[in-house]
Amino acid sequence: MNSVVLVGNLARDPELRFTAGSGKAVATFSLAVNRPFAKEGQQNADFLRIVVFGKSAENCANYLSKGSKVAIQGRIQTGSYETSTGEKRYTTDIVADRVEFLSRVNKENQGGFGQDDFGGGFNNNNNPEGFQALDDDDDDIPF
Amino acid sequence: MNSVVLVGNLARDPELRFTAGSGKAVATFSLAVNRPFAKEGQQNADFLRIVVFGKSAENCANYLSKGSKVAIQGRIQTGSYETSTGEKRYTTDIVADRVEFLSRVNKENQGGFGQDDFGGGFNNNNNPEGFQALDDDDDDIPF
Amino acid sequence: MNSVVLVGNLARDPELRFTAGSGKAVATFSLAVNRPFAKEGQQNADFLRIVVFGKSAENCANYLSKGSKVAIQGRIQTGSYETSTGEKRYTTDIVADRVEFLSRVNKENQGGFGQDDFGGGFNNNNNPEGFQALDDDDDDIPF
Amino acid sequence: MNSVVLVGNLARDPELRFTAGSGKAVATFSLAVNRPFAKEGQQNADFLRIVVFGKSAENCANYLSKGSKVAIQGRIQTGSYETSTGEKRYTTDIVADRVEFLSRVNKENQGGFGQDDFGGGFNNNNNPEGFQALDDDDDDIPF
DNA sequence: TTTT
DNA sequence: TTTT
Repeated sequence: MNSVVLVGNLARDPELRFTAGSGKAVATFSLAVNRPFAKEGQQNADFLRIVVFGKSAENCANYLSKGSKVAIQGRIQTGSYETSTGEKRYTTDIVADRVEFLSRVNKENQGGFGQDDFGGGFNNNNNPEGFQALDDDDDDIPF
Repeated sequence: MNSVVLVGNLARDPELRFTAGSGKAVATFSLAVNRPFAKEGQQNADFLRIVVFGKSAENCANYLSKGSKVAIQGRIQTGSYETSTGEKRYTTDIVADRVEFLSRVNKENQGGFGQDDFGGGFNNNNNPEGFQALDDDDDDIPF
Repeated sequence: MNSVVLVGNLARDPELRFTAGSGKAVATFSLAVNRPFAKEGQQNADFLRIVVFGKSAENCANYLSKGSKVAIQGRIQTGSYETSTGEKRYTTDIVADRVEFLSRVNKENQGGFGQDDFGGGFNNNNNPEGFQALDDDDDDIPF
Repeated sequence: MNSVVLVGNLARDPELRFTAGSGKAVATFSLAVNRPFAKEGQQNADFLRIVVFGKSAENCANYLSKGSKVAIQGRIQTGSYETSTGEKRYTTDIVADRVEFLSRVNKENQGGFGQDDFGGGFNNNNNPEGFQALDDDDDDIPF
């Protein structure tokens, strides 16, 4: 059993690539998960490397950017590799089975007024698969 | 082991009461958790009864209302009782250890323009204990 | 987001049925999840109705029985129905995405010496899909 | 929100130390979490560094050893440090809020016949706090 | 007896 | 209507 749930903000824009063999989409990004009880001067967030596959990866690349808030369900995956100088390094990633979008930053308008809450009318489905019904108007009301 | 994580919207305003013995605060509310893959005509959410204790209960009563979005970490608790006619009924509640506020609806202004997103910059601490740093300004940038 | 992880013991043997339309297997059972801090005289477990589909349902029916210990990953699902007298009743089930077998009770030998631990060495795969590699020898070393 | 649940086996005996300031107990160990769908020749487990504090840490040191099976509830914590040559390294630990014992290996008898399942009679509480009612007999029946 |  |  290996189950992880995180809610946090993208620390950087997602990167999208495709596997050599099957051409499957793979998105990676860094997620900042706030530590609610961090004291002044302490590290106040944990930074996790998130890996997403398939259609969900494409949705992440298309709709998320630095600052976007997401909820993630997945599992922890560890690995290792050797540096060019022959040293062993260990990695820890979160492989996401599900990414739920809680806000986004408009990619054309980042740092400006582009961030909207995913409000959505009744029946709104704000997750990557079957993604629709964005709040794309210009007001500041999230739904 | 009994661990639950939910992200959803309050289906009604929280109710606050205090235990007879110690006067400890207890908040209860119904949480609507959307089903991302619900088809047209199907039930599109699960409705869970959430129970919160102590300081966190008071924060829920003060800062949340119908429509607010929260993330909850806790455990499932089952129980039973007898009706006035002697029938046995079973209950299932979620006892929350942690409630993270993802949005709120301003209680004085509900149904209007009162809903703000909880900022969520890396430095922001948007949880009930030590609650602070709301994004209360008038712009539409969440951090 | 709706994620549940439970570790507990089957309170009764699983029941297996098949859906009317597609003939898909559905197993249901009651899981007793111990409350670690229950005081003398208090309820010391929560009892959840677990629903499993497909090949995993068949494995549950074949390898689990009353008393078996399992870890479950899934989601909470609520529903409602009307009694024959027209009263509305509410239900809460756990729909399992994954069932990991931590022990079983031999179905031919229940109540006797049939309970074996599921090994669990690093190479062992003790989950319903691709179920194999039981520790069926007569010693008491689990790997 | 940062919630992790793992079920796995200790890859090594726990190490116990005490904090410099308050003398609080801290246990650390490596947990092997099996990957149920690993193919022949692939890495078949993830190895996580677990950190436990307080009374629970002492129970881990006293009752667990290499091979013991546990369920863990906690959170992911990342950090960084500098090597003696000035390079930055990143760490990822699991800080455990709860450790549930699912089996142990007798510390005096490791590698032999010492591993018993935590069976326990009715009302048994097999978790670190208030730890009791071990199955210490010599037979191979877990309860 | 429901949210978005 | 319960497990260990």
